[in-house]
Amino acid sequence: MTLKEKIRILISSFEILNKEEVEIIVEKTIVGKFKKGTLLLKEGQIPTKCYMVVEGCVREYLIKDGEEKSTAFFMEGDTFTPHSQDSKPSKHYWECVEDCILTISDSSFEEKIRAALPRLDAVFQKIAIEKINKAKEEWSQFITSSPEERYLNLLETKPVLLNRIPQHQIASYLGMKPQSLSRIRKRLLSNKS
Amino acid sequence: MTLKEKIRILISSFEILNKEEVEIIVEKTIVGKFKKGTLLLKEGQIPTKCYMVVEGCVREYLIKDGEEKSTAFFMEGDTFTPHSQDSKPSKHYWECVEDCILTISDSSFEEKIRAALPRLDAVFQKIAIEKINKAKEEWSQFITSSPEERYLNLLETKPVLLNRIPQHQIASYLGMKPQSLSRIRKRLLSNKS
DNA sequence: ATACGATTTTAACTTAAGTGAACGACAGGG
DNA sequence: CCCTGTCGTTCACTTAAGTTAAAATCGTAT
Repeated sequence: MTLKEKIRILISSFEILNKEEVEIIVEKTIVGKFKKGTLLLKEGQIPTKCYMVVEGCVREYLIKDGEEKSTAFFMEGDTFTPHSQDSKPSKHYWECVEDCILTISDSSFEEKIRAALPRLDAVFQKIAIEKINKAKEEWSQFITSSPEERYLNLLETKPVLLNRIPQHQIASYLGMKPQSLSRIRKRLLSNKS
Repeated sequence: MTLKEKIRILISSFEILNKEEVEIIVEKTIVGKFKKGTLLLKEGQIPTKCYMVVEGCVREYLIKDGEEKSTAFFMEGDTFTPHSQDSKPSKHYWECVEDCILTISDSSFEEKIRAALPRLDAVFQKIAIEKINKAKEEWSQFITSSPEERYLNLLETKPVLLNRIPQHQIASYLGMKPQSLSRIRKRLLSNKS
């Protein structure tokens, strides 16, 4: 499958644009390729670009108590945008944990698209609402679970993460120490039999 | 201060509408008064209305393992909307934990406003982005903290909650048992001296 | 004022995660 | 090829939260 076909499928999956509208975006889309380990954004920088993952995986993290704490993982089809619309320096890092192909958008790109596709804001709004709902869902899940339950939930909802991401990054994403995750995995394995 | 003045101030605080636009909304706004204990939404119901708190406080919670788990508190100026745009039954309850005055919006109200104020979607978008950013911030905070740190953080960021909401609801909001919250408070008091 | 239920606190005990350290496996660079 | 640093696991020990139960406190309605 060509890159353009992949992007077409991912943008279509937003399920709000018709074929012609999808094509407008696909044709103008700017694509970037990044090596594993690339930092797209560092703490203190002012983020201006929005991305969508076409291939690969991007980890979002911050440094607290001298340790990296992973706060999100973005994979094929996921979009991620600056957190502060008013150009505040970021508290987060964005790191490619695999070789990545990403679409890149900034305000001048947005303007170009908007000229041909006035409905663009409706698209953003739909994505935003979905993100809010997903965040709400994850929050409810997280707050009502023990570390062990959170691991089991991840196993159910995003099993692919566990095969692509190092354990210690998963551990911090689940709000626990790597040793605890290792212990939980061991406990679950022995109880399963 | 009259009700209308309060609403004008709250809507102005979104900082995106000019005076005339604010007035369009204020004039058409529907207000509801609800007694403490009123359930605006029950689990399984399909939510259709959006609210903004003018006075009072609304608690969002869900039932898990037979217990109420608070997932959010909405206070003066906060807006809250259905989580699923596609009319799925709600997993959450909305309960007035105080006597409340709320503005009420539904799709027919939105249409009426939109006719006079085409920029309405931009307002929604700004609110949505702010909600996403706040959620992200809270997520980062929550995931990297122990229960005790979460309590201390709440004390810093939303001290007013602690004076208006019963401890056991705060406890579930912080992802712990009421006994643990009580213990933490005691520990902090004795260590402070 | 009293009685009741709900809320908060306290306590003893259990369980699970944090801590610090050590070990083996592994990968990449010299 | 070995050296080195990272990663995952394991262990012993500490710490804090969960559990269960009971007592104390508070508010409200009768």
